[in-house]
Amino acid sequence: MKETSVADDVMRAAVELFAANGYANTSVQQVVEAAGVTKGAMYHYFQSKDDLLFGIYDRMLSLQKEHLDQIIERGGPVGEVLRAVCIDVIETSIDFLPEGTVFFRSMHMLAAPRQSEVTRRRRDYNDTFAKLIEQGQAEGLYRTDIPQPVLIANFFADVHYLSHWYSPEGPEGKTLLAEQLTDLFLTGIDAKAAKGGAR
Amino acid sequence: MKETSVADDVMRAAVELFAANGYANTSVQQVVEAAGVTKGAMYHYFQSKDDLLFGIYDRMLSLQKEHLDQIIERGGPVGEVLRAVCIDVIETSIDFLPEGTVFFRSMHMLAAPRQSEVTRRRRDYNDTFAKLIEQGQAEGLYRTDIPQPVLIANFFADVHYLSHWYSPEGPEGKTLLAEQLTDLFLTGIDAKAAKGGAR
DNA sequence: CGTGGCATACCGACTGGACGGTATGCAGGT
DNA sequence: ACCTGCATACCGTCCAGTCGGTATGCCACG
Repeated sequence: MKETSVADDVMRAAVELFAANGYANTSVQQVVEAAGVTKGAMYHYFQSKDDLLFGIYDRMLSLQKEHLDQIIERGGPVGEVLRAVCIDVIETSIDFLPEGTVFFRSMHMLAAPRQSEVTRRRRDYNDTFAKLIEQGQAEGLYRTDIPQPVLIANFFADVHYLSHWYSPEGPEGKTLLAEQLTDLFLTGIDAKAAKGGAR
Repeated sequence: MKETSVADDVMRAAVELFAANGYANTSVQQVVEAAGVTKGAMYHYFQSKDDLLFGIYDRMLSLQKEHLDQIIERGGPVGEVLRAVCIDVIETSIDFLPEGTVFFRSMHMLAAPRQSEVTRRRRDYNDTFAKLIEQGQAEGLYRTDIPQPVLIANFFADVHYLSHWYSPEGPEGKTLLAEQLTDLFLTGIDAKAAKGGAR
């Protein structure tokens, strides 16, 4: 049942190196050396360097989508579902911090068709998320004075940005942080928050 | 008073191409062709490809820092100063959307010493911003139940994320958007928002 | 049991081409 | 005569991907 440790080792090494030095600055040679295998072995399991990159994306996207579907299937009040989704995506993003770094930094290095597949799958996630917000708005939970795409961007911005500042060695625990960021987001979009503040 | 159109044209072309195809995927040859000059001309004004990249960063960082200083110097209640700063940084980020794309995507391609200079200047901005938040907290304006770095990250995440979703051709006007995002942020960090929401 | 046929897994030297950077040259202004 | 501003040809390096080859295991067949 072991996915031939070689392929696995290569992927692990690739994520680390890509995250640390960037995709373009990392040679296939470096990856295989770090993984303790040879170029021949690597090209036996992967078609190209591009393949390696896509593998990283594929794993992350599958995992997150899976989580999302599970949470929604579990059902419950929209407010709680949305909260659970937010917390989950932040937590998994923290678990996959290097992948996230690579993700946002190097997506444009992917060959065009794969790039659009990634985009498609991200849009999928986004749309499902949007439906939750919409439902919440219909129930009067969330404000409607700000366009939905802005509300959504406001959340994914946090997720995206994690890999730019969060350090697992820092003082913030991942669960607590997930709750705090979710709280900030939900407070911001709360219906009764509309149009307050100075000016 | 003209910064020798050549250097200017090159920079403009570079930003566009770097934003569209990435720094690593753009050859110096492509840049000079797009700019309508020759390689020799370019290397007459820039020391390296790296230099080109740093030029982009330098311009952006200088501009934003300048704005920040001006707004703070103007004085006024913390709440209004902070609001003005937020709106400004969002607006300038929209004005320099391609620069932003390049910025976050390719910072790691910079030579190490320059990378740390960029980091230093960003930290500078960050610290000044942090002081505003702190002052606001001292005045009881902003919540203190969430660590300051998280509050700050929550804002810069939005700024950062702009280049990933905002399109100037879209329905959102830049000024309005800046106000909406600022509003979402300020609502989230408002003192009387602490610990609300479902669950 | 052994032998031949075949597939999978892996090795590592090599190549072809791209690309950053440079060397050289030249025109025109002072 | 010399310097600035630029053009063009060229060089050295690096690197993704290839390719001929080997080792190992498996199955069939006599």
